[in-house]
Amino acid sequence: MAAEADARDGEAALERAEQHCAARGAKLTALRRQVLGLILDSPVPLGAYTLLDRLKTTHPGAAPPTVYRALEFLTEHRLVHRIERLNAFIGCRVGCSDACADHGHEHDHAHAAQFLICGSCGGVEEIEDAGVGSALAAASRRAGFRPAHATVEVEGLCRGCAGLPG
Amino acid sequence: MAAEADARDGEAALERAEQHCAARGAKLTALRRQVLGLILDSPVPLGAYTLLDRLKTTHPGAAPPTVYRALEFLTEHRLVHRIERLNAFIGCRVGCSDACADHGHEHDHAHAAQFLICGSCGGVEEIEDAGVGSALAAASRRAGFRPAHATVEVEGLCRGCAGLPG
DNA sequence: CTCCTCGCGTTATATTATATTGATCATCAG
DNA sequence: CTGATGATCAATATAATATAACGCGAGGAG
Ligand SMILES: [Zn+2]
Ligand SMILES: [Zn+2]
Ligand SMILES: [Zn+2]
Ligand SMILES: [Zn+2]
Repeated sequence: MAAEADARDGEAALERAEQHCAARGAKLTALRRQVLGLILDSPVPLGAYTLLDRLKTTHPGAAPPTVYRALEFLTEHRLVHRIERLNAFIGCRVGCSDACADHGHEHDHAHAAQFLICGSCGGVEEIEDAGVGSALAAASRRAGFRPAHATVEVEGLCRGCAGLPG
Repeated sequence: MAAEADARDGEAALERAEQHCAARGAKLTALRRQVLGLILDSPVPLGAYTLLDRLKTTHPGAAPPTVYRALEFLTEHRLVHRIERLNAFIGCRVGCSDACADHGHEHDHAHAAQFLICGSCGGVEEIEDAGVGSALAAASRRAGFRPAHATVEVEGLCRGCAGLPG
């Protein structure tokens, strides 16, 4: 399995998220924390309505705006990432919520991540490759383009699934 | 304006598309050609329903499946590209439909393109940067991932809009 | 001709996302 | 404490994007 989803990891990520939000003055409410927990618990990205269904089990009365508002907050604060190709969301395990908790400041660095989507098991791995980032910056500059943010999503086979073809 | 949409260019691209399809035994029907023409005529990516509205003016009775089926054909044959962040479609001006018409074979090379999306004018420029491609391949390999296809969409400001901020 | 495939029309439905309105709650100046 | 303020959230409705399902008719293979 490409994406890890064990409870220990999820709990640790939730703790980091709380610290991260506290340091920024952002309010990680119970609802937002619960949505983040649901996302972190999943080994694969979750769509908004899947998330809504799961939310409903402990939160009757949840409706689309409920989950979309939570997702807006979480993506703004880089605690989750939207995978455009899948219209789905994955918890961040590499970005600010780690790094900033470590050294305790709140710069808004670009956090230019890339996502490796396995077409077989559905797992998504987040990486942050400097070579890709600089190549994109160089290519943009050559084209006279001033980049602000990049979406990079690679489809293919993860290590496990490539080893077991089929 | 970043994306060119003059009629001459569109006509030439249509001609190349016909040759490209003929060489592959793919049928560029009147309907598909018309949809491709609509896309090529636009300086900005078009959504499926915008396309549907325009199609209806000359093709009453067109419905969502009409345009989605045409788009499926056109994207499969790399004559148009889907921009994931925009749920919209842009005509290809750099890929197989050019190159393959030139040297007349029908290999299915990856045609790994990148798209530069201007947040101001909405124009999208397609580039095919070898550095980005190799950086992505290297990063994937390092992660034990076997890449098949990459979605690379950069948001920012095109040359014209960066010069005229606001 | 008969069978078969493919493109397309047509209707209905599924999936994803947002608009709107008002209730609720925390916070804080006065 | 009290009232003003702004953010969060509930609840309902609607918009925007995409696909499923069924049938018909043209055109080629046998
Ligand atoms: Zn991240
Ligand atoms: Zn896999
Ligand atoms: Zn192209
Ligand atoms: Zn521009």
